[in-house]
Amino acid sequence: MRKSYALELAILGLLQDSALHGYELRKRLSTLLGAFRAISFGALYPALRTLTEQGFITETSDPNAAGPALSGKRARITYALTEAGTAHLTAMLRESGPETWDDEGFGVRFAFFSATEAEVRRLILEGRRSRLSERRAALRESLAATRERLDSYTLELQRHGLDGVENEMRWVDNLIAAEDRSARPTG
Amino acid sequence: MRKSYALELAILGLLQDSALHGYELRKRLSTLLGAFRAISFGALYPALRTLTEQGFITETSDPNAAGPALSGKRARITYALTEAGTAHLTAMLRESGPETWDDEGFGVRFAFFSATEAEVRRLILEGRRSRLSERRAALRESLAATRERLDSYTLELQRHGLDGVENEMRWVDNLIAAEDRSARPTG
DNA sequence: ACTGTGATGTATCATTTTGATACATCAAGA
DNA sequence: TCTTGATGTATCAAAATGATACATCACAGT
Repeated sequence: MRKSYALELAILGLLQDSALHGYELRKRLSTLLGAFRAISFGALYPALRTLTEQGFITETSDPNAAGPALSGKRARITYALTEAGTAHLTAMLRESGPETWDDEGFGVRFAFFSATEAEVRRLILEGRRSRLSERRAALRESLAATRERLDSYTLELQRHGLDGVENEMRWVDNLIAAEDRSARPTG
Repeated sequence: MRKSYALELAILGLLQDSALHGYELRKRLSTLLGAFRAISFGALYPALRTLTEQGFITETSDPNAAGPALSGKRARITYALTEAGTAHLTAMLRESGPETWDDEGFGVRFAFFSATEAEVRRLILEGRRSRLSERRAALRESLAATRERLDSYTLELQRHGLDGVENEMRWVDNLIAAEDRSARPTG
């Protein structure tokens, strides 16, 4: 399946803290990473259905759920992690493949770093760094190759893109250094 | 139609410089902005077909095109701007609505700033700035609200997101200042 | 008291995009 | 020779978007 790794992980990770209904889940999903780019319901609800079918979460129609928003008329559907779901989440948090450091998945993966072992954290951060390094190299080459062929605005756009990647790399480097310090504080 | 504004503009803009075939178009599309996230052929070819149907570009099957890559066996399809396409592109470059400063469209729009009037450039940059400002406000509020509820990694992720937006705003501010200087150099 | 706007809440659907794949040619290196 | 990788066009199932529909509630303005 090509179904979004990030979305699945994010749902399971958020539900680990507390059971939630779709609307609230979407709000938290949006802020989980950078607070923009809300996921659509057309992606969320099918994902929830799939996870339910897989037995990782349960749907509970809850007519008088917590919160004063609904006083009992309309049912909210609350989603909660099952034991199988917890196990699956734990398994996901032990992985460190490309899907954990690519653009799509890294942010969500990082958000759940507290529940990730230090060794795996390290692998993911190194993978992320390497991915960014590739990108930086491609951008530099592209900039060097087109420096005199392109107009100044296009050039400025590429230069800005390179800046962004370099900034991101510094951030990751600092995170790696911080992991090192906390791993061996006597160092 | 909800068809991608950015893709349409990027194709027309790239074809204004020179006629290109699909593969080359995709490569330039990828580097046009930040050099990553290549568009898929499944989006490119339908877009080219639509533009052809609208009369904005022409398809020319070119059995022995320039370049040593193909020596005559397999036909490459070269796409070129028509007069109607040039007119349409010119019209697009005069617009300054939300689609020109949203994430999706801003990068491509900026890449063609040389072919955009100073007044329109100004409007787009201001729009972009305002969009980023909204985002910054949302992120700050989110950070303030969750500062003590969230774990440190999630918090760090949000802080980093805010950094990125602030960095982007500084960049836009500098661009606006540069536009001001070039508009009235005696100031 | 009325009225509109916007948040909350679940849900579907046409259209678009992705990511994979298929096919074919050519260059370069093992 | 054989395999890998770039060039090149093209399609397709699966997935995501953006719009929309429906319904309740709070709140502000008039």
